[in-house]
Amino acid sequence: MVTIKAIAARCGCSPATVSKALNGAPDVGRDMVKKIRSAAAEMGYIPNGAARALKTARTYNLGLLFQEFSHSGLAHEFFSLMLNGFKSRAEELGYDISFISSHLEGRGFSYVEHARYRKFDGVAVITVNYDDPAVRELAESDIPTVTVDYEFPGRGCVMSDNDQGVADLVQYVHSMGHRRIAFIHGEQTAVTRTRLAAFFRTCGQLGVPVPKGYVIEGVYHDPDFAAVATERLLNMPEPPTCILYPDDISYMGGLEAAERRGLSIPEDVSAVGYDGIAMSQFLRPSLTTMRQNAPLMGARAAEELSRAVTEGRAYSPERIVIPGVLLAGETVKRLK
Amino acid sequence: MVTIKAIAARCGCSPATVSKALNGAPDVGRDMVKKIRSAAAEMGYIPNGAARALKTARTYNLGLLFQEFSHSGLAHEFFSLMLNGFKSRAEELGYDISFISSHLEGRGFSYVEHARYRKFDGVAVITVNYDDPAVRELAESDIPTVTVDYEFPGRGCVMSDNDQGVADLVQYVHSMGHRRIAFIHGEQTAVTRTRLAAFFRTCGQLGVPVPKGYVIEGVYHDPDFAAVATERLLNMPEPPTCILYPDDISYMGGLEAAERRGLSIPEDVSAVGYDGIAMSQFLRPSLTTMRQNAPLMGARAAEELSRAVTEGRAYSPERIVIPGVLLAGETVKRLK
DNA sequence: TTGTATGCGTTATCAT
DNA sequence: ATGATAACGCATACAA
Repeated sequence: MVTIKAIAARCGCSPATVSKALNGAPDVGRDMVKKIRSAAAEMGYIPNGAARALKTARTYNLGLLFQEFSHSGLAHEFFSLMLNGFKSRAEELGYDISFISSHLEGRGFSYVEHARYRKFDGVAVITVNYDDPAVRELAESDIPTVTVDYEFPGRGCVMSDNDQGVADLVQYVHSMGHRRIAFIHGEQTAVTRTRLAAFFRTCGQLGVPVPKGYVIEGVYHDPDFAAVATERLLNMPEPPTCILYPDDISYMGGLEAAERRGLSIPEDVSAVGYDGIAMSQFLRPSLTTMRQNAPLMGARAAEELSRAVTEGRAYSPERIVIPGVLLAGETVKRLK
Repeated sequence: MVTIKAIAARCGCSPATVSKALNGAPDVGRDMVKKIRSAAAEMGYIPNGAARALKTARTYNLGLLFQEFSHSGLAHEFFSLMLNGFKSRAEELGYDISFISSHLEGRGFSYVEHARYRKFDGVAVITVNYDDPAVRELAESDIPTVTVDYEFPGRGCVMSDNDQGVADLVQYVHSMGHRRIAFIHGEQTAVTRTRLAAFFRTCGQLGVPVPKGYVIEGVYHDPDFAAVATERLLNMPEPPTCILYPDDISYMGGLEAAERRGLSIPEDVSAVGYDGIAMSQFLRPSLTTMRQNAPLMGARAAEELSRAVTEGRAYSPERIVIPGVLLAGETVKRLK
């Protein structure tokens, strides 16, 4: 392996000078720099990240806690796209990204311990499971942290505008003439609570009553559960005319349930998804849904984290809200 | 930050002894070990990965070159699932995983350079673009490497059984009575070549002629292109009765094209996808396709790479083939 | 402008 | 069983 010392020997100077020359220090002679640079290139010198990290306490490496919690092996497009956005932007900004896990070299490690072991410059958390104590511990440590779709006091975060998203959907459905709107929502998370509040608030504002049984707690990304919930709704004496699903995948379960009982969407019952996955627009009828801007969310998270890292003590956290866009498909029927 | 030295001071012994005790060396006294261990725990000691890497030349960190090349911002479920599988298994095996990119700390870096800089124990390549010289350079370096869906001489790899996959599909379509089978395939890659060969071979074995114009080179994951290609096929004087698409997403474009001209699948024309993404089974008609076992592919890649790393010079590369499974949906009509 | 010296935190070798 | 010492590769404060 070619080291700084080897270059020094070759150039007849000291390692210190080589280091400076390679790092663009101002106090090295013009031609010495040239000589060193070309020697380094010729010899195929690659700096040693570990050595540098040890010395400088900077790694240019960001930790990413990424948990999909995908039921039944489904990949979650929303998370994949966020990952992509985060990765691309972080790389542009000069950072590497490594996954944070809870085991390393055999021993068990908490997330923070892992992050410390690797000396990540900062950490991004992209998950749903912010109640996990290990996650909280990480976010509340002294390591620069950015979260997605959850807010920790004093930390930067990127939020999908779930409030506006649900409000928009409800308003749209209302504008299409619906007055009996049901809401199947995901398990209790911060996102879910936001969406629920928006649902009740908007219904209230529009004077739309929410009968008992119209709001059902389900599970994200679980078509089977959605099917069951849909059954339950359609069995009611006064069934809804429109059902909001927790996500586009869940909608598929609802669709199946409706078809099983000979009902068609949107003729007999209307439906709305959430996420706006690519497939939603290829479906027939195409799905009315809220497209979350996942790639942008990931990218902004990278930027915010970079800011947290470089600004250090002077960093003041921002709460970045990314709006979604309503995709008006064909699954909501216009009622007379 | 609490170091090994601090523990030594607290325990009244030397750093060397602490290191040994913590690493389970046999030559440390029973109670000394206990004393050190508990002190370390109490003080919240976390080893410094950089220091350790510097000393031992082992990082327990795997590099992952992961390129989706997703057109139009589509997430590619196949790749996402592979990533998941790789990540989970690698973590179980005690490794961290970091993405390999081409820029770090501002400067440009080739993939190998990046890998050397980070001193990855090994490297996995999950991409389509094996013609990229930078990718080749990485795979041909002295760093333990495993590739997916591409084989480098002397290196381990995990292959989806594209040959059998296409053969199975053609045979199935044939068994359903089809004799005019068209094949829209993706851009020229190793995978594509394998699939093409399997297509021609199987058609030959079955005595199914492949008229000029029935095989069209397209683009993976591009519904628009698939639509155009479908048009072209359906405009032929003797159009095919069944069309094989390069993937499930492309099928959606074909479906649209067919519908636009008033044809329905499978009544007027049959169709087959590839990948077996989750959505394919929710579609109506449900898609006949070849499910690739992406999670397993990723997991096996991690295992093979781990083997390459730990066995060192004694490692003999394996070529692991993962079969797919035919999902017989409703898009292939039985011909009289 | 260049070089010397020191230390980052750890492990490994060799004495004791 | 324990410790002193050196070294991994690099960057920096300071001396020359």
